Amino acid sequence: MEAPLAQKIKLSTIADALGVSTATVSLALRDSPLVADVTRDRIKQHAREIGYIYNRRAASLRTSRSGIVGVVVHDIMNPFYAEILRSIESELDRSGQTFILSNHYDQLEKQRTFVDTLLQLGADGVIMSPAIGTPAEDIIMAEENGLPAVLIARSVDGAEVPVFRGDDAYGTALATNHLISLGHKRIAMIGGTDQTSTGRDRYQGYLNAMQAAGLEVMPWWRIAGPRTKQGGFEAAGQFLALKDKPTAACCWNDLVAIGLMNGIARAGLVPGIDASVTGYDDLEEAQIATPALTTVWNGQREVGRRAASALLDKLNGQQVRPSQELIKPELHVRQSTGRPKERA
Amino acid sequence: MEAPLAQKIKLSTIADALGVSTATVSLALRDSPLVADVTRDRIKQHAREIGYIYNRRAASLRTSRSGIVGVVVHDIMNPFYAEILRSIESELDRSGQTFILSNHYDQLEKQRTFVDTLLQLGADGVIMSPAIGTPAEDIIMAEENGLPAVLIARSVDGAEVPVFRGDDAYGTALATNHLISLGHKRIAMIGGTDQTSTGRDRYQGYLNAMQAAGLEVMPWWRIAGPRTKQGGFEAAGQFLALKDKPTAACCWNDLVAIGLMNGIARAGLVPGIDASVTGYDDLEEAQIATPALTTVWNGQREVGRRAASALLDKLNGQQVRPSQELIKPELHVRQSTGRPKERA
DNA sequence: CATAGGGCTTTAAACGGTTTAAAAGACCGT
DNA sequence: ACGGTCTTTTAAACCGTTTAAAGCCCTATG
Repeated sequence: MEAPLAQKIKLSTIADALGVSTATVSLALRDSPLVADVTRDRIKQHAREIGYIYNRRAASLRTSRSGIVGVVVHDIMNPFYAEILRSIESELDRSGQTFILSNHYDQLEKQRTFVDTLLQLGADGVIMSPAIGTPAEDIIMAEENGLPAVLIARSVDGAEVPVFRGDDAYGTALATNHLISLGHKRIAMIGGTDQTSTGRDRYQGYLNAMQAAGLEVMPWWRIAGPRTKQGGFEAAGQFLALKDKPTAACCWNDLVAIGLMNGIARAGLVPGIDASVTGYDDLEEAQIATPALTTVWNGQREVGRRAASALLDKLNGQQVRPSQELIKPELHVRQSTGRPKERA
Repeated sequence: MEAPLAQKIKLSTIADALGVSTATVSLALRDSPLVADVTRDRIKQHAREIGYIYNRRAASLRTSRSGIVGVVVHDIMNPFYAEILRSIESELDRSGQTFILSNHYDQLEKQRTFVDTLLQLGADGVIMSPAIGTPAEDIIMAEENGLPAVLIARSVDGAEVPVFRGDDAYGTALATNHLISLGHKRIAMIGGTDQTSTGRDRYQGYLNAMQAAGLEVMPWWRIAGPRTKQGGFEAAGQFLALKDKPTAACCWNDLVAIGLMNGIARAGLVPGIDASVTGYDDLEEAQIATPALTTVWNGQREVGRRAASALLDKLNGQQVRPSQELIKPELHVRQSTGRPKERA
């Protein structure tokens, strides 16, 4: 039962049926003013009737514009990126670009493979949150091969491309200052890694705030590593057993904060009362966590929107200067933070 | 400072440099046994040295194989789909297919636009969790135009394609029976919609279990609609105010269940003690929720893996019969369920 | 009456690969 | 010198569009 497989319909199918040339059909379908109104209408109608499907590969072979944009992030399952992706999607959608997504899970190799695929497909550009350890050459190479890039969330030293991200140092300082103003003096910093610019910036913001308030910081107050809910949950035991018993935790992100709160609750303590917790990102979930999470809004949608629109500008040949756009975060105070309470 | 833009490197660049024909180069790069070993090595080495980039659009124009697979789901931000996507990704990766992702947010129009894009790109196949209201013709049309499809999570009546999903009726029956065996007699069903096969199946499973146990079911015990954490959170008030005060809630999925538990906690009650709650999906998060969530494991990874591999089989011309593969769910009992406790 | 110009259409050459029949070489034996 | 058999290589067609450039038909103009 082989499918009868009607002959593939192409421009020439229409051209032959209507007794015109393929050039006319091509022009007509793209609403060129070169073709007469009546001809255009006839062609478009016929095309619709017989179910013509535009062949983008053929077209892009000729025009070297594929209408494809690649997006690589650490992990699309992470709600932080998911929100960015959503705004990138809506921005690209409106200009008719298709986007291809990939996780690199911070593996340079995966990222390279993906960029290579984009090059092969003739993608028009790429938006990336670079994997840990991405060398500037990787990005330069992409650009040289006609794949303009825009970075989000993390920057790469030496790569002359636009970067959109939040002002992380300022953001953690906001959270830390909030805790300090409530009376906390011993504050732990949980999660994140020094291997990314974001990680370094956030830690620095915390240190700055502590120092500015004249508070001492013990190195063991930093529990580096966790970046997920699971990670935060597991860090709870360690946090509660910390020497000097910090009364508050400034967390790497909302996921870690929520996980930590779950872990604290599991230990029989009440987050927000027995220990204060701050997050970072202000995911939707922060509002419905119990207690609602005090956190730093990071402007994800803004990051995504601006990154996408900068890339589109680049595609349209506009000169986009390689600026570092820092989006100003805001503190959103909720119930997970309160006055310090000493534990036994 | 226009880029000097080195001449694009193509097959003929290599051919000219080495004094052979493009045919030889093409064959050599693809390891054809037709070309002599020494020739092949020379060609491959030279290609690597000058940084040749394979042009997939050109190739696929001739071969009509693009190496692209489309995936459409309701929402990639939903962790349920995210887990499926991850396993699809790893399965496709290993066979060198690139995948393009899209959300349809249950809007038929978005889904159609995406399928159309896939057709234009000459995608090799599509894996979809069809939007509510998808008519069989949409899928038949895609297949007729050379875009083989495989469905996940939801089925479409009349579409002769493989479907991979969990046995939803059986799964909710498991959860409901568990609650019944704990002594609950008034059980609410929260979230989901009758507009999808999944929604109908899960509700049916709940009804079956109640009936089999000889328990009466009040229509107002069903709070249809919610499908997210936010939705579950908002449904808490309604649930707690329900006539007859059900002592347990069988939720549409883990997100709704966790949201509901947060809402219950916010109302000053303790989930798992004052009211029992079951979820569905067994997301990672179910384990760290407070209290840990009793839920039904739905085999997401299995669904993704099998769907991807069925599609690959189809691409390779194997006859894949349009079976409905039901994956058997399992009940995972944790702390969110317990003996019933009457509320004031 | 030639000619110019405007409006619309066609011709033909790309774009960068793959495919396959046929040509060219290499090697052997007579 | 010649044929026969293998192994390599090549020429040319093809995939479905786009786009300069050229062509055609009419009407307006000097």
